Amino acid sequence: MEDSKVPTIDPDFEPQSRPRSCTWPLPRPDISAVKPEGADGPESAAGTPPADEDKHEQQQIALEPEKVVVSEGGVVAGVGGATPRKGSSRRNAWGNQSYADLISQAIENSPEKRLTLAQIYDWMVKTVPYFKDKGDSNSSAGWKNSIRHNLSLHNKFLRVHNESTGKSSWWMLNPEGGKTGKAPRRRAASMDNSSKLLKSRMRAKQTKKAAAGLGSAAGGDADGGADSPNSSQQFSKWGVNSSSPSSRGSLDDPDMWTSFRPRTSSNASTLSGRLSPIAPGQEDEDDLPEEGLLGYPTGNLPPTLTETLMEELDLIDGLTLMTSHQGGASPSPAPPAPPTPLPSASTLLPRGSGFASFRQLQPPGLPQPPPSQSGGQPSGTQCGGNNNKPSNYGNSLFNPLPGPGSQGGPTQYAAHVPSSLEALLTSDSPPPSDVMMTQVDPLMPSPGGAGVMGMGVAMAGGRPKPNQLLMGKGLESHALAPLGMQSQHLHHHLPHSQLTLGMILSGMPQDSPQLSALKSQHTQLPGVGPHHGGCLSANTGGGLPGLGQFGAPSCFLPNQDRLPTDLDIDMFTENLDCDVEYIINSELMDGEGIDFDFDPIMQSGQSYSGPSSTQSSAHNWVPS
DNA sequence: TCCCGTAAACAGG
DNA sequence: CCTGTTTACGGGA
Repeated sequence: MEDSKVPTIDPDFEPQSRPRSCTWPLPRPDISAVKPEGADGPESAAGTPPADEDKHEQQQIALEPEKVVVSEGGVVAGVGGATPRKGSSRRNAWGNQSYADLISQAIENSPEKRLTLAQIYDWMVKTVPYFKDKGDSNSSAGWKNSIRHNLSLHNKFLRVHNESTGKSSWWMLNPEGGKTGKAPRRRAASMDNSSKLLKSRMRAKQTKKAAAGLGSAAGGDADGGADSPNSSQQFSKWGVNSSSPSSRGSLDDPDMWTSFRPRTSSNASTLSGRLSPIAPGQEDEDDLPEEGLLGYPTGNLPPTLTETLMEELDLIDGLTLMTSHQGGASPSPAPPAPPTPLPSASTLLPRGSGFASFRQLQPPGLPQPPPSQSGGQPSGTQCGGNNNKPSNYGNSLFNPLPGPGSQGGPTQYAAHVPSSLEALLTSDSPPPSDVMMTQVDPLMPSPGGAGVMGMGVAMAGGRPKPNQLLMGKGLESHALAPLGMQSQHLHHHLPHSQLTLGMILSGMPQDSPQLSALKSQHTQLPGVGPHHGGCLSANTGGGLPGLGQFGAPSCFLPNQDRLPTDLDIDMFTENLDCDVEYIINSELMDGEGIDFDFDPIMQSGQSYSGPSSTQSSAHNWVPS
């Protein structure tokens, strides 16, 4: 990592002397006055540095042509475009670049395209003259805080859980999401008005956590919503590991949240879950009519829900975008690899903005950072991710479904799965094991909570192709298959459906009345309750053969199949179907058998080695 | 207003 | 103590 690349920053700028902690800006003396003139003088800023910087950025950016551009925002990668700085004096002590830009560069320059916080610091110190001095402990305070702040704040940065020992998370650039400048609307950084609500929400949760930790409403939803909140939670969990299955906990898993969720889309995960069909074309902007898309009646939703939806929407947007991209754009992206394309990196890639949430997954395998896990795929391969970067991600997922199409509409739905997949992919799994997302979810806590969702996918060693990747190449048939089958047949067999649905539902938007109904039933289902538990365990426990993606593994698998039902599920079903199909297809495509092990994280612990059987259990999923 | 940088409170590890 | 997240504030454009 050493700075292989050039710092884009200007070398010119020297470290200005500043008060220790102050990073750059002087305490208060006028910044402007000081800065500009700084030793460097405007010139430097204007002249050199900028130029260089731009180049770099651009180059990088170039890598991802479409993507970047694509984003609606326009701002291109945050970097290049972002730095609008005109040319005159530098804005900051170190130059015109913003922290976000610097961070982006740092990440881009890294071989893997991901860095830990500490590495970012290092990069700064090494690369940016201004920070050279400060690298050390003392001085570092302020600017490091700012770095962290920026990482957390911007959508453009994705945090990927780093399995290596104690290391901190990897930070990557969000291919699509990035654009800081103007992100679509996300509340990312600034929160202003609208965001207030969200915040409120957030806070509420937090507060709760803090306070009691009750899960009660978890989402705050409690309120009326019946379920609204759940969804989000679910995913969150899945993201990482397992989290507690326990019912109450649904909310609780703060960890999960943190981990996987991209700041912006807090709930995004939810989307993925259900994501429905977003029509490819559609992207609404901010507000999508979800209803239309999903088909759910939004109207019913309480305000809270609404918000949730919004968030979800955001995610969706992301998805949508991705999808679009696929379609349209990115044929094949970049062929070559990026400068330092590490395979793994790509693997890791976070995916689209929306997916950010997923990204967390993390690969089990990565030992350390730069890993070159590569193993398998050529750069290109990864690329799927790589190359395209973002787009691909999406693509892979989405496109794929070639034939199967069984149902017409699936495509759209595809999104669902994909998301999951992505997540998986993202994680980049390492070799042997596979990643998976398991989600367990507590959904429905109170009730009987039966709903659980777990998605697990296992990636076989390397993923062959991007597309496959998505699926994780080796999805387990077990899980998937069953599901898939079911799903496909759902119509026919609704039975499981319910469960399935439940599970899914959890991911899905809950509010629809229909859902409610389902839930109800689902709740009632005898089996369910237990299952739920069981399932969870399973998931977490790992190993289970059964569990599959949806967490419901065993449960539904074999058993029940009969439920009468005429639930309204159809609607859902469709969605489900899609997903399932998707999955199935994918699986099928992949063909591989597999076991899944889930473990999202297994890591060191037990090996995931072969047997899913035990191994998983080893984990402790259940935290508590 | 929006974006950015900075400080800081907090929560987990 | 480090990492992350989130608020809040102030300044510049």
